[in-house]
Amino acid sequence: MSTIQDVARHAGVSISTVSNVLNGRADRMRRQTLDRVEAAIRELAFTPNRAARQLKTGRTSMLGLLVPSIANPMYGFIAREIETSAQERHGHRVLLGNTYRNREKETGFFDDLLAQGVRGVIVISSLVDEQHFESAVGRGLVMVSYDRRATPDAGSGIDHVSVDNFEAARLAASHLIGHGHRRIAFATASGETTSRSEKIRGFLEAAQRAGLGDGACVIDRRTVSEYGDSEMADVGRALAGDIARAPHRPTGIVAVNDMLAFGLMAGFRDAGLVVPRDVSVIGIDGLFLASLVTPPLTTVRLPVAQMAATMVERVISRLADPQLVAGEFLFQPELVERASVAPAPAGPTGGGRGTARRRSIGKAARDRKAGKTRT
Amino acid sequence: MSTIQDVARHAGVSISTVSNVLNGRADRMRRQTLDRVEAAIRELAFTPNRAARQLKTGRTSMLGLLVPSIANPMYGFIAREIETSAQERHGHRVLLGNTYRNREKETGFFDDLLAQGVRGVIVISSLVDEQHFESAVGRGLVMVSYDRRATPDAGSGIDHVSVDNFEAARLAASHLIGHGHRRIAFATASGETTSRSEKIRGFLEAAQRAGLGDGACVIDRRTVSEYGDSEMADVGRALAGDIARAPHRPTGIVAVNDMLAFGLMAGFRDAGLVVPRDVSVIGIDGLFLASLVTPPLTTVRLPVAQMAATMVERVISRLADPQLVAGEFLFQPELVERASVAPAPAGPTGGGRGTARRRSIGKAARDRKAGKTRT
DNA sequence: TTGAAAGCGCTAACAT
DNA sequence: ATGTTAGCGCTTTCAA
Repeated sequence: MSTIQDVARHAGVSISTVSNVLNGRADRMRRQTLDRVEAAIRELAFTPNRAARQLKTGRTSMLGLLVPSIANPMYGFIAREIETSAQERHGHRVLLGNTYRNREKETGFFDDLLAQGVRGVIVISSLVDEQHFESAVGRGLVMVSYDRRATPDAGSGIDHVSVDNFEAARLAASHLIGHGHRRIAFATASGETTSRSEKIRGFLEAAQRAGLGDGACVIDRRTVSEYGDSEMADVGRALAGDIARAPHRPTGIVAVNDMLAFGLMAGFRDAGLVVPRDVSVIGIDGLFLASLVTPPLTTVRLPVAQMAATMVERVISRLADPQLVAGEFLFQPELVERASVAPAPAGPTGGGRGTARRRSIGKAARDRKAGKTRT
Repeated sequence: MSTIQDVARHAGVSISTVSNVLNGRADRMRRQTLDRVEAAIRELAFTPNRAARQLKTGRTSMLGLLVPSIANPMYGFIAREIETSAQERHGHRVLLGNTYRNREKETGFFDDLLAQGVRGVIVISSLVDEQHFESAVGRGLVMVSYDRRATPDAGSGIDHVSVDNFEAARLAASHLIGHGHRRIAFATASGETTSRSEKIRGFLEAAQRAGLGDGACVIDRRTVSEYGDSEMADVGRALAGDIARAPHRPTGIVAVNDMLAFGLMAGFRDAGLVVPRDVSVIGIDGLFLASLVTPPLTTVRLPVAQMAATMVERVISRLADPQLVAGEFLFQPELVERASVAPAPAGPTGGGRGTARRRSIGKAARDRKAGKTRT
């Protein structure tokens, strides 16, 4: 690896002149000098040593990205968008860390970022406790958090980029209700997180509007302690068993996310129930895998690419201008109809009441307004 | 962020003493001194600046990881294992790069690694041309490549870690044959890669041993030009259409990988064919998703965790000892039986001939020896 | 228009 | 047992 010294010598100029061309100050020299320097750079295949540059300026061209597990398809998808955006639009590389939802790992990752001189980080975490985030910000990290709305007291210095979870679940529940379902459930892993509570609120709101009464319920299961990538799917699978065994079971299920929906579908299959004939399932996320499973999963899709672009853009600009105040960025989801939702089965508990019918029309209109897609 | 200077002052010692404790040379000082320094480090929450350390020593605690796309579940899975192993067992962080199978992106990633001072990289690529790898190695990168056997002429300075692809496909084909299938196909995306050719060889070998003659064939389709994460699945889906339309179609398909198998299953569903009643499908990889789809996918599982651990161990040790010569590391796959393979349908072309039966027993015995698992 | 020089935070050889 | 010091490769005043 050649150094700036080599280039200077090769071009017969001083290192400051080389540094000037490296840093876009070519106007400070004669055309001829510029040419000589550029030729030398090319001939020696010189690339400035970033460690040295960083030591001097305190700036890096790296971003940290913290995910629970990159093996989870949803995080893989988001990570891909983030890395591509960081690289192609901002020339930044991405340092990846799996945290398995473990606080020590998250803290350790922040420490390492700081030690490496990396000051921008995008965090995908569902840990309720934000303490260590605040502390990391206090130590100089510029942080953008995914899918956890700002806490009301705000002013944390953390950007929050998320989807409108309330709307996502409302859309999903409305879709079920629009198909005549009067007994619906929201299936999730237990544990409070902002995104989950909002989805539950949205789900309940739709149910209430449709006058479902206690036809709507929330069911959950704890995840097994150690983080597994199939965590969500496992919960869904177990939940499907619970549902299948229930005496008066719901006919439509909103899953907190696609992975859990996949688990539900597998669990129903285990239990001998056919989706969507016996029970309808709708997910939230919009993974490409959703179109591959049998039956293709109807889901509420998140605008992942835009969210990723926003997250990257936020870290980069706040890194450049520390004055910038952290904000909240909310994105709208979109229904993707496929084949896992069918009209509620006729029968004692099935849909078909006049009110349900009327409401279903209203819902459909609203869905259309929110923007549906077919894939 | 405090510096080594601050610590030295705080402890009332020189910076070399602090540096000594930082670098495990505590034996060079009095116990008392050590204590004072350690206390100062703790009180100031001091973490050595890695950029400075790197500038001085030329060493980094970062590894590069290049994948076609982290959104592909298989790469996500491997990346997770690599990152965890690098971090927990060797204290190294991972710099991630998506390359979308694009040579320029790969080269750009190598350039950046070198500029960052990162000298170890794990490469997952299926680009046939190895030229730019060699060149990167020439410029100082210590490289470990995943799933591309060393080229015969060897001596490239690149470690090769891969699964026994021949055996994987042989295992898969034998499994089908053991279930009485006499008309089988190997489904893949077109394009020559070492791993694909070996899988094809293994598949053909099993077919030949069973005397299938032209009952065995290889079918492929080109992927669409731009890299998509559903690339493989799309190919599988299209291929399933081709197969369904074929006049004398195979009854069992070996997919080049699980993603393609998922696509096949979706495609057969589109075509009104039921897996495994009408056609059996077996994948290669062993993604956790395989147990979720309907029907659960029988597959040949790669020992991903071990392979990842080996890759990381190799980069790290060759980084530490440049004398170490690059090698080849081959891992054995394992059959995971689930429900996507059933006995060949009876009928004019189905199995059931005496020879098929006898052979199927022989195969079963061989499979058992190779080690089967049920999940 | 160009160059000299200080110094970012650290390591390690070399004093003391 | 502890301290002094010369850089690692770069950016950036400041001077010429």
